[in-house]
Amino acid sequence: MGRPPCCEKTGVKKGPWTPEEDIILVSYIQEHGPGNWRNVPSNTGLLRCSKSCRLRWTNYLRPGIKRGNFTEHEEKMIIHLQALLGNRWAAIASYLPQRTDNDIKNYWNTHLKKKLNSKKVEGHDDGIHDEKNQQEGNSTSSSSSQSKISKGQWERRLQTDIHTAKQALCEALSLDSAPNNKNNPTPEEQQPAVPTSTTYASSAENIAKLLQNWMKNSPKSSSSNSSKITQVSLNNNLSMGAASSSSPSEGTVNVTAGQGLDSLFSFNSSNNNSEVSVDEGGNFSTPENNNAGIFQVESKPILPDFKADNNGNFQEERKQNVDTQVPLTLLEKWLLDDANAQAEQEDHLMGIALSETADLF
DNA sequence: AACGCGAGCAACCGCTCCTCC
DNA sequence: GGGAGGAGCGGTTGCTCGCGT
Repeated sequence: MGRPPCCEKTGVKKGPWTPEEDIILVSYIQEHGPGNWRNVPSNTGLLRCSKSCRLRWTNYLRPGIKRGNFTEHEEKMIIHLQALLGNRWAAIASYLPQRTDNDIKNYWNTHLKKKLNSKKVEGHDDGIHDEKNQQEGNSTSSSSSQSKISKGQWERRLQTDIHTAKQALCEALSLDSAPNNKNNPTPEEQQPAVPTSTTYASSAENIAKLLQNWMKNSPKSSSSNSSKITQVSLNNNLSMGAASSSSPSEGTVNVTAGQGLDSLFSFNSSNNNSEVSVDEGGNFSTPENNNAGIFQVESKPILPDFKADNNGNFQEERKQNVDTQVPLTLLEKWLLDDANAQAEQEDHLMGIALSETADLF
């Protein structure tokens, strides 16, 4: 006997998500944790497919997501990891936990591909050329040049490619603040954008910005008499924003734009009346039971999922993606072991790899 | 001011793999 | 063990916005 279908095909809403939908989804996940996506639409009343809910959460609402411009450091990591892993965006994203696979994929397709192509045109195409042929499944485009390469040359080249890929991952791992990384990243690249832990505030910030934009564009925004306070009426009893927000039982969402919202995010669910406040430092507390703690997202290498119990305790759940987790872990071990044995050689080669990378920009 | 075009991005689609019954 | 459904992933689409003509 099979399971019921994840969602009805009829009556499913498509297209962009509204702030109301976002908040409903966030409040539900705060309460029940991510997962069980099949039940999300029915339990929340959202007219969305479970897939759509999951996507919205993972790509936009999930804690710790950084949006906006990619740093040069991130660009380099993406290029390196793409060369190493191919178009396995989820695997690449696991090394950039603040970026979603969708974001990285979009960035690659819109920015980096062009960058690399332009470099290729300029004649810096040795390694990149092959990478692109590989990633685009274009086995014939390099045939003319490959035909000139003898088997021995091809093998040497393959070895070089493998070594370069290893260098790339080594560098990527060392540049990044992975837990097992003991190298010292440059202060410039230790930007706050890549902390070892993140807080829910960033997610609240996402929603705050969203609501700000929405209210800015909404003709009803005239109801707000303060530039700093925005009120949105919702169907479910949900409050978000400053501690002085209006009664949650009135089904009102208060969003204090700017500092207020950045520093505090709380919600109040009608179901269990448990309020969770998350401050800037990732501390959360529930006034009801005085449960308090640090809400952290471990950054590497696999994205954690969270579950919240009724007491407001968030528990981390590892994704069980064997495909991404195991091979990368083995790769890391392999690289780290190998790195010790070849430390001197790698210093030299790392210089080459880095200078090649620098050429890309 | 109107139109066309391209870039960027959010979301959808379809496939594969895994889990559950 | 097999089938059905769930979850996740990568590719693609289509909408929006900015810029140039």
